[in-house]
Amino acid sequence: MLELAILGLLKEQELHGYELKKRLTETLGPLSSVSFGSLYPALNRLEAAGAVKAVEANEDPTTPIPMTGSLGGEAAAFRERARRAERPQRAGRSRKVYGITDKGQKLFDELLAAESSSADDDRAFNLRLAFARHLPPEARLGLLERRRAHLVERLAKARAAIRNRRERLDDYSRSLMEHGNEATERDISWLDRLIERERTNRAAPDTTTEAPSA
Amino acid sequence: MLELAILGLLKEQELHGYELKKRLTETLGPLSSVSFGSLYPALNRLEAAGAVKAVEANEDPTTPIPMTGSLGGEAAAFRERARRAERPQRAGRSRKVYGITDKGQKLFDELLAAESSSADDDRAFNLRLAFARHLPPEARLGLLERRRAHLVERLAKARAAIRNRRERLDDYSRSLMEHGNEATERDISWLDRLIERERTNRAAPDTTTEAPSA
DNA sequence: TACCGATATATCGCTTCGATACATCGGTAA
DNA sequence: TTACCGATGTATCGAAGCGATATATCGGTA
Repeated sequence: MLELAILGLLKEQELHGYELKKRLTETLGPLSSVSFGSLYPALNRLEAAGAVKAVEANEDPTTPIPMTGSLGGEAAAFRERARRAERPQRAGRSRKVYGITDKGQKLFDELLAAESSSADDDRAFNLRLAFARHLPPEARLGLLERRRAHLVERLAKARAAIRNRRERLDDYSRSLMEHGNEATERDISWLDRLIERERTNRAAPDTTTEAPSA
Repeated sequence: MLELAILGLLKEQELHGYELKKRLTETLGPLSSVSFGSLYPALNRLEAAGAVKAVEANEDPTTPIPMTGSLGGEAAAFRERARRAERPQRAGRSRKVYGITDKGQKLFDELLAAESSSADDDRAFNLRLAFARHLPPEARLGLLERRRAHLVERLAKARAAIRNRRERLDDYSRSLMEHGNEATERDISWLDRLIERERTNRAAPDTTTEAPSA
């Protein structure tokens, strides 16, 4: 779950933990937000698995400086001093910038393509949709359709639960349920639009979706 | 979190674990669903704390049989055999029915009234709203208003994050964000209606809230 | 000079989750 | 009749996530 998110962001550019967390909450929304207590252990797991590796620290993530030479040597210390003297405008502790490896790329594809619990788990679905552009069109369509089927079933169950309930429920619970069901209905309509768009694009591919992002 | 939900349901009637899980997913929605791996340890914690206690097993939770005599004696075994002979229609392993104690009632009130993380955590808010009828009117209004303020801030941050982003984002991520923001807007409108209703009821209490909806 | 707040990495304890094991009954079909 | 399946039910395990907290470094400011 978290691994997929990290790898997906590192695929686009090298990042350090703190920035990674910011992007996660921005990209995936405030729901499915991640704490440092999850993020740093996850980064360590990924590093131990060889999926990511630490590159040299640099303060401008948009123009990453590729790592030359070994880590932690006197040369690195020198560059660090030079960097601080050159651009002293950044405050705080030194960063640990991570980049994705070939192994990580493979792992990302596997995690993204895994069908298990991508329709029933809300966060897992949102995450996969956010990286859906890395998925082949058929898999994309399958993801959307499985999600739609799951939401339809969820809605049916929720309505059945209300009908089968003999005791009356109070105003607050009822309002909560009705609001939830309306949200699910809107989710389904939204998925319908996405599925429709997907089918149209599949009929006439390579016009918008796959435009090179530089 | 989970403790509050368990106590809230046990306040209404005595229940066993399996049924408790069903009610949780029904009442709180499929989100904030609970696994057995959380539920049973939570029940054990509550029992150890003296907030709930196991009562004698019975198969009809709507007309609970009060516990007489000690647990696990030969008399209990006899009654168990008699029960099975009398109403053998229920399948499955023997149940462990829990009831709330006075200490549990107090704990429930404390947990429900706790303001910390009831506005920023979605599940915590939903849970508290589901039991809002046990809250004094001012606390109820405060809960709704704090939640509204939080959602407004969340929406503002999400929009700011989109504006401040220099690289354009792909169709799927954009659709995900827009859909999420629309959902937040609707949540705010929904809260506005709840707040409005709350103020009306406070001006003229006890006319609609407590009327049987039958 | 001393403190505050932002940036940044890291860990601890606790809670939660998903998977699994185990147990008991009714129903069904070989 | 017996053998299996599925629903009901309690329980635990390992992994992962969370909130709180510790630690460190810098710029700004009182």
